[in-house]
Order: sequence, then structure tokens, then C-alpha cells
Amino acid sequence: MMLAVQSMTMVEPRDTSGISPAKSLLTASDEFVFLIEEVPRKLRRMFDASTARFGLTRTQWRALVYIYRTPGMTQTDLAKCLELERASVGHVVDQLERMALAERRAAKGDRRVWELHLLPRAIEILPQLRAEADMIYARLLHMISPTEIRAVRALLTKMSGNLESGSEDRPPR
Amino acid sequence: MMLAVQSMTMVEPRDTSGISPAKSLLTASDEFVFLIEEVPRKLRRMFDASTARFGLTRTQWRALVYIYRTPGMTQTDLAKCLELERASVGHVVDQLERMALAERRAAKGDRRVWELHLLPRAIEILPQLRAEADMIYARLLHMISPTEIRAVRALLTKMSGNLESGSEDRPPR
DNA sequence: ACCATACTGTATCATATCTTACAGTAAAGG
DNA sequence: CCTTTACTGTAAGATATGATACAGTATGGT
Repeated sequence: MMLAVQSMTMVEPRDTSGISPAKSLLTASDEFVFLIEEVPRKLRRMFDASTARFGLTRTQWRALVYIYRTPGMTQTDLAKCLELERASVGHVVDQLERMALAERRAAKGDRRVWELHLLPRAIEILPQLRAEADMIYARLLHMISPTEIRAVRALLTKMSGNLESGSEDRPPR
Repeated sequence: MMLAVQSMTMVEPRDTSGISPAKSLLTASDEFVFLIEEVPRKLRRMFDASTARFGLTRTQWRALVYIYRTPGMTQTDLAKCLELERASVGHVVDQLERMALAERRAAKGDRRVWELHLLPRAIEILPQLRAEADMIYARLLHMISPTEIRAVRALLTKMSGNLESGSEDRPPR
């Protein structure tokens, strides 16, 4: 994403009478960054298509998976997992309750919080979505060796670390 | 993103009285996919912070860069570049006009379309944002060799190709 | 010329998310 | 105890984006 050349969507100029560009504002790095963004974007699209077939949004599905993993988790917990605000999570939980996929249960010991639990209907659906996800992953990694995957993983981990706050511009210690 | 383990945000279960998970719905692939998503997400955040300092959203900034690259481009053109709907682009252009960063000019020869052009104020701002972007990229690629970058690029390109429609599940011809 | 079709931008509505503020509750410090 | 502080979920409003429908315009076939 970022900016980059959007797979070089070609658009011929109509009237170059505008302010003429003095110096390129598009660099080689932009292209690389675009590429880094491209794979996740395609994955998102495919997952959206999968979840939509079940009447779910990707966010709803992710919420279900997290609740599945940690039954009784709090909305604030879920917000951290989904990287959403608490208010947004509240809406998502509303939706899941309305669809009878999850429910809020009063937590004993803390009357502020709700414990989130899945309902049977969710347990039916999740494995099917799991299967769809596996198919997408299989396609993603088709004809790519474990060695290559390890290499990419290592590099991405390094890049992610580079962007961590604290690794400002100075070499990491 | 996808689902994955969100950097393993740990959340201890409160009350495991829920439906007990029979089989894992989180796979090793999920972790890899999460990692693929992590770098772009961090980049997005940093860019958002940069553009916000200039009173711009990332979308507005991207729009400016594309208009810079192709003065006179159409809103439909821009929508393709930004991967947005035409309606959304209309809003963005409204904003840019209000901020006196860009303008619509009637296109001669086709009275349906607007030609998009930057205004001087945008030309002042863009190089500064370019500099911020370069700093972020430098940080991203810190201590990573050109060879490694080429390797990641190749693999990501391959993965992207794997997800291309037409490469369904069958090996590419 | 005329008509059917396609395209451009916009208006309108729906949705997802964030921000801010708040009420209820908990916890910690006197 | 009581007060202050912190935390949880919700409400209300703002914003970004998408979906749909539409008016105006272009284009191509006849």
C-alpha cells in the first residue's frame, strides 16, 4: 500500500499543463513497500469472501476465534487481541449475540465486566472457516519450500523489529 | 492480521466453564500470516503519524502523490490507483479542494470528467512527507542486505502470484 | 439522426471504526 | 471508613468507506 505504484496501474496523462514535477516523489523503496502490502491485501480479500459466505465479517470471525481460544475472556481482552477500541468490540459482541454465536455472561467477582463465551452454533461454523483458511494458506505457500518460508519469516521478523519503538535510527545497541 | 496469535497477547482464561475446545483452530500457518501482516501494519501506523503531523490522512497523501505523478488524471483513474470506489474518491477530492491542495478542472472534450491538478501548497508539502517516508524506509531496511531484500521480494512476488485468480489450486500450468 | 449502451461523478444511505465522555464498579491510600 | 484513582463497558457523535441508484454525457450501431 503506502503509495507505490499500485501494480503500475497505467493512466495516461491527459493534459500535462499542471505544475510539472521537478523531482520524483516515488522511490524504489515505495515499490518494495507496496509489494509487502500486496500479499496481506490479497489474503484479506480472500478471507472476506470466505467469511461472507457464512454471513460473517472478518472481524466477527476473528473475534470468534479468540473467544474460542480463551473462553470467558473480557471485552477489553478481546479489544487488545483484535487491536480495536473497546467501543468497537462492544458493537461486534452485540452482533455476535444477535446472531446467537456468542453470549455475555456476568462475571462473578467483578460486576463491571462481561465474560464472553461461544454458543454451539459458532462451534459448528468455526471448523468450516478453518478449512477455508487452510485452503487459502495452501495456495499461498504453493511451490514454496520450508527453507524459503523460514528465510522470509526471518527477514520479516527483522524488519518488524526494526520498526519497533526504541530502535529509532540508532543501530540496535 | 487474519487471525493468528496477535503477537501472543496473553489473556488468562477466567472461567473455563465454556464449551471446551475440541481441536485447535489456530495453526502454524496463522502465525506466518500474522507475521506477513505485521510489517505493513506497523508501516501504516508510522505513516499515519507522519501525515497527521501535516493535517493529512494517509489516503489524502496517497491521492496527492498519484495526482503529482499524473497531473490531469480523472477521479476514476485515481479510484483505480487508490483501490477505492469512485464515491469515496469524490470525498477525498472534496477534502483536498477544501484544503487548497488540489483542484478540479473541467476537461475539454469530455464534460463528464474532472481533471485533477495539484496546487502550489501541495508541492510544498509533498517533499517533506517524502523525506519522512524515506526515513521510515531506511529504518525498515536497516541492517538488511540488498541480497536479502531481493530474496524477500522474490518470495513475496511468488506468493502474490499464487493468490492470483486463475492459479486456483492447480499448479500454474 | 436516433437509440441503446456504457461511462463519470455525485447523492444517499448503510456500516465499521474511532474519539470522547460518562456511569458504574473496583482498588488503593489515607 | 472515605476518598481518590483506575478500570469496564456503553453512549453519542464524527469520519471513512462501500453499495446503490441516478443524472448527465459520450459512443457506437443502425
